[in-house]
Order: sequence, then structure tokens, then C-alpha cells
Amino acid sequence: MVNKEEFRRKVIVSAGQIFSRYGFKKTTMDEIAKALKMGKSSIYYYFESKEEIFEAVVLHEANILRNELTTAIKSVESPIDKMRNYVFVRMKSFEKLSNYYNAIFDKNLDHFDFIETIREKYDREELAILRLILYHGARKNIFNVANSEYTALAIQTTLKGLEVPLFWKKKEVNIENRLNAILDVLFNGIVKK
Amino acid sequence: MVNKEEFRRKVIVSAGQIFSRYGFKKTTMDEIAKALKMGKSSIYYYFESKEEIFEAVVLHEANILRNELTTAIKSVESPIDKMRNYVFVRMKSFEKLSNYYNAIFDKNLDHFDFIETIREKYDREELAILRLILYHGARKNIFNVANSEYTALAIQTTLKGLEVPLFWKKKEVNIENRLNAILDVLFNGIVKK
DNA sequence: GAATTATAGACCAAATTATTCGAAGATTTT
DNA sequence: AAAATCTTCGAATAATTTGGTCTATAATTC
Repeated sequence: MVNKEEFRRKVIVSAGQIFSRYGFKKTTMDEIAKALKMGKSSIYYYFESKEEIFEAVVLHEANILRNELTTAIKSVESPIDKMRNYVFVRMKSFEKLSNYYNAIFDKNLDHFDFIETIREKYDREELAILRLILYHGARKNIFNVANSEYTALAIQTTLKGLEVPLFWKKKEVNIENRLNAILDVLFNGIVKK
Repeated sequence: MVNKEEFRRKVIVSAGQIFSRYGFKKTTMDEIAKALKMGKSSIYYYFESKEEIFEAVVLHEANILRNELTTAIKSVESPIDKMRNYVFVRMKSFEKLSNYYNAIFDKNLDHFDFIETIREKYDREELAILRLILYHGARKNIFNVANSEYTALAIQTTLKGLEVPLFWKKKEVNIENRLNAILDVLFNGIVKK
């Protein structure tokens, strides 16, 4: 390969598809290798471990998502509701990310019950946001899969943090501030700005 | 459980969801058990093996699909094109089945290239039918996963068999005959009539 | 043509997996 | 209420899978 970074990107894209479909645990290095048409051991020349690949994939997806959100929201003049609507339309992207979540916590499906409970407090649209939250919770716990209580707590904290900028109806809060608050809550510590 | 058959049905529905999502190989008995909120070993009281569960699931899905197709096509007065349209609308059901296929042949993704080649000969709608064919091919080879050449051949044979009743434009062929021919090709040996 | 970069096949220890078995709760039958 | 049967599951297991390593070797660069 000409460039080491280029090959890493190829791995990220290719493995990303498999991860998003089957999740971390169910995705095997053999599959990733096969998709890349390479020997399994060759991948270890570019990545240290399966976890490193996964981390790179999630970071990549988070960056895309963050960019999409930032530019999209900035181009909206009307208030917060339009933003919500946009997020709803972009659900597909979130779905991809929420698959990572499904994957990571494949043994803790109970979290969805929790989300369902929360959902009832808001409109259907908020589901899209909740997916983001899921992702956020997931990202924070990728390597702490075992501790589901910690996960639940992380999700709850994120929800709490989102309540102010997203769900409050106070019109006087300026949209730019809300945007930044939301992005901060969702991506803080995940994506370098 | 009151009734043995009733519990088997529960397993089929529950396991079916997991199978359709992750496929045969990636679905574990632990997952099925967890979804049923039962001990893993209890399932073996009702089913002999994971394969038996899978077979029951696929049979169940095939029966539903067959019934849907039969009643739907029978209620259509205009020619074959309307039927195609219906099939197109019902794509969701087929998607579920095609997931089984993905799952079973998770290492033979090349088949999809083959399908793509075929697709170009027909309209987009035919994709729906092709999914059915995929399913058919899958069903025929569930327990011959290793031999991918045999699979390709099975799919080709099915396609060939479908060409006459489905894709030929000859108006003189009566729709009832076509229907039977199609169902025969697709479900022959799979679902007891 | 030596040194470095890149690839993959054989291999391994650890983990996972489908399945078995026996024991113990239930429930029904006598 | 004892016996017989039905249902459940935890623990054990044998076979397979899996992430990762090591070594040999091909390709590229110097």
C-alpha cells in the first residue's frame, strides 16, 4: 500500500460497515480481513487490536455526524423546532450509530426499556435525539461493557444535560447557544473540535 | 407451559427475530434463551437442536409469505404487472427473509454481485422477486453452506424456472397458471400445500 | 544487494458455543 | 399424599472459534 494512513481509512470504512451491522462482539477479524481481501494477520500491521479498529470507526462516524449536525443547524433560521425536524430526517445516520450501541450492549437490551420510558415524556421526534444519546452512552462505555449500571447512569446524565438546551421551550434562549450546548453534551470528550 | 406447541410457537417467533437480524451462525442459543427469559437448557426440551429451531423459523416465515402471495395475487384482476407491483410493496417481508440469506451465506457475499448482474436485465421492481429467489436458494442450501458453487447453481436454476411464468410478457398465458407456476418454483419442497 | 516495509500462513491459548446430564421443582395422576 | 410425570435449569463438556503472535517471504526503497 502506498500510504499507511490511506490503508487505515480503508479498514475503517470496510470494518465500519460490518461493525454497524453486527456490532463489536459479533464482528470477527476474519470477516474484516475477508472484506478487505487481505490476510488477517496483515491488519495487525496497521492496527494493534480489534478494539483499536472499532475505536477508530466510532470516532470516524462521530466526526461525520458532528459535522452534519453543525452545518445543518447553522443553516436554519427558525427556532429549535426546525432543528428537531432536521434531526428527525437524518435519523438514518443515527440508526447506523445506534447499531453500534445495540452491538456493544447486546446483552443489556434492557436499556431500551429505559429509553422507551423516557420517550413517553416527549414527542415521537425525540426518538432521534435519544438515538444520539444512546450513541453517546455507548461511546462512553465501549470498554466497560460489563458494567451496565454505569451505562444506565451515563445515559441518564446525558439526558439530564440535554434537557435544558433541547427540550425547554423558553424562546428567549438564543439558538446558537442551544446548538453549542447540545453539541457539547453529546460530543464532549469524544470528538476533538 | 400449558401446551408444548404453544411454547414452540413462542420460540419460533422470538428466535426468528434474532435469526433474521444476525443470521444462523451469529445467533447463539444463549441469546435465544435470554429473549425467552428461560434457561438455555430448557429450550432443548422442546427442540432437538439449534438447526431444528432455525428450520422451524424458516418454515414459518415461508408459510406466511406463501399465504400473503396467494391471497394477494388472487384478488388482482389485471395482469401480471399488478402482481409485481404488489410484490414490490411487500418488499419488507422479503427483506426479512433475505436477511436469513445474508446470514446463512455470510461468507459468500459474491452472490449479490451475481444478482446485480441479473437485475439489470429487468426493472427495479424485480429486485423484490430476486429477494425471494435468494431466499429460495438459501432454503435449499441451509445445510450445505460450505459449497457455494452449489448455491450459485441453485439460484440460477430457480431464476431459470421463474423466467417463464414471471418475466415473459406473453399476454395469452392466464394469470392463474402463472401464479401457480411461480409458487411452485419458489416453494416447491418447502411448504406443504 | 542490503535494509526496510508489507503480507500472509501456520500456530496458540483463551474464550465461546451447542449440547448433555442429573437433580430438583412443579404438576398431574393414582 | 405418594407416585409418576412433566418442566426447568445449573454445571460440565467437547468441539470449535477467535483475537492475536511469530516466522518466513515477497515487494519496495535505499
